[in-house]
Amino acid sequence: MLVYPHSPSDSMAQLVPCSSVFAQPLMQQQPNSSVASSSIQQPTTLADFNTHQSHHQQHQQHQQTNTFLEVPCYNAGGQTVPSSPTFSTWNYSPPSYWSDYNNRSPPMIIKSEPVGCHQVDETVADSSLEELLDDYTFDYYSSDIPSSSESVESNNNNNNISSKPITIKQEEPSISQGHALLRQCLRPSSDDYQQRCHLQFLNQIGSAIAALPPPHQVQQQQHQEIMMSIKTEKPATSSLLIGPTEIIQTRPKDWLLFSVSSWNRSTRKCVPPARSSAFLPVNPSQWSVDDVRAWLLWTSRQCALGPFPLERFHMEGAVLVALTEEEFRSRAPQGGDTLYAKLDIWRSAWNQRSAAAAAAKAAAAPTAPMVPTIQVDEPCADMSDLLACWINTTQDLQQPQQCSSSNNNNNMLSVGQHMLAVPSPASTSSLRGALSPYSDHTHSGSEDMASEMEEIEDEEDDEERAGSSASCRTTGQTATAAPSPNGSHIHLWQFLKELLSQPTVHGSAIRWLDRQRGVFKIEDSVRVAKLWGKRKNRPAMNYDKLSRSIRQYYRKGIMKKTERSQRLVYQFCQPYAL
DNA sequence: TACGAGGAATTAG
DNA sequence: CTAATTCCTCGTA
Repeated sequence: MLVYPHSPSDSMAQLVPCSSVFAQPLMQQQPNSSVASSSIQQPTTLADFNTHQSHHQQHQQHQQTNTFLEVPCYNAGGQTVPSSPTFSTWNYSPPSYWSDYNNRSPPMIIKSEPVGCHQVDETVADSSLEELLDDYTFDYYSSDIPSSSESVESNNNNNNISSKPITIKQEEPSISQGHALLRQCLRPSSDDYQQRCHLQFLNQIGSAIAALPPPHQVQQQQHQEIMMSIKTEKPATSSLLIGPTEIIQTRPKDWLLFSVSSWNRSTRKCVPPARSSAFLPVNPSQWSVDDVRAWLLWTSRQCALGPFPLERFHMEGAVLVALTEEEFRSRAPQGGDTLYAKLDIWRSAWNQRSAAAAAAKAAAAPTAPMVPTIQVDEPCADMSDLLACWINTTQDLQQPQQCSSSNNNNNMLSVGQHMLAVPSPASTSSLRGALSPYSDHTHSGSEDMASEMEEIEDEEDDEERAGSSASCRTTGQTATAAPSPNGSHIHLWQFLKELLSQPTVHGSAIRWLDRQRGVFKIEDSVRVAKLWGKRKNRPAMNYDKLSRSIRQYYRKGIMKKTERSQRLVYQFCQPYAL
């Protein structure tokens, strides 16, 4: 299960010793081992040990006190919110950058469901932070539908997950374990690098997914049955630290579990999505009415669109994608244009993916082994961006990559033919600055001594070098093709974030004022405009034009005016501020 | 004078 | 078609 970064339940990840998580090759995990399922992963460092102890205590308490819901349900009259086995009684500390949501008013009223569901009848509209903490999750589901009779042991025995999909069993909550691992990787942090790392990890997941064999056609009902089985699992113990790759390995890439969960302050539990909101096809044209509703819920919450007439979008995906922007606006005066833009990203991403898949199919060498490696990508601003990143990743993975095994340490999880590198605390220091194709400029601060012109030229050269060598700097272990919007195919907002991600290089030209809220200031408008002009090969670019482009983003929901108008100060809308 | 805001037309991909 | 560019006017500090 992929957890959207910054979810309230991410803190759970802090209970998982990360180095332990990645220490074991995935194939050696034993998801159905009773020993493994009831024990805590052994710590490998002192810090891990402390975390381990904490985790162990909470784990025991967790087992004693948790009750879990069996079947997700949906009430047409409102959001039905059954409890989740993975979002239990863990406390969390909301990261500071959630403060932006304090004034948001998600419009949905969550009503209670009598049987098997937590009573969550609070209106989140007037809520404080905790009430507004929505947990965005989405899963990739398998084309290999595991039958209930299949045993995980067979996978352990033959070390071939690809041929034997893992069975999710009642007593072996591997999904939750993967969830825990993801939580670890997505753990909120004040460190900007960590955030990039989290987002990058999502791309890595996408890479692994993209590398999977084409999924079989699977009926949605079958997926829902699996979903039910997953939801009936016992709580995660976090002791079975099975990499997400395993989950991915059993999930197809054409389906996403797209869920909108909510945080209940009184119960301090996250509640998972309505059942019908799960299993969104990647292709929005294939969305059912429920899929559309799920997507709308998620997007409207993510973008804090305010009151939202859900009933006016009671339609299938094929109809939704045919709506014009004007129709979106008329249906949803507040945020209709944003919804349209978001949907368009999905649509475009799907189109790209389809084209890439077709091209790959045509050019595929039958004997070429697929050895995908880890992508380093820009931070994905939101789920749509993630999808786009995933699409890019898919395209990049169409060409077999060489994966260096000489440095294949514990951060590499090997699954079948696929390699997935996962950043761990032990390796992150060496990765700092190398995670974003934008962020890593190999030069030092020596340019501060140089003239401005030379600096700009150096930057330009470095940008070119960064673009060409980003793939080699992925993790220091693998060589990949980074799906960077290099050259002139970069959006202005991406370019600005690129500059912002390099404070040592461009800090004198543009810098964050409030990183969490996405507020930044252009300190040197001439220089920023020059850089932008060089990137886009527009020698006549100036700040007037650049700022005009920025102002276009107001309407598109990418940027917004700051609360107090300040000169040269702009603010990314929240999804883009990540 | 520099910048913010936004309309309108044009261009590039 | 969309994002960005270009040019413009008007207002503000």
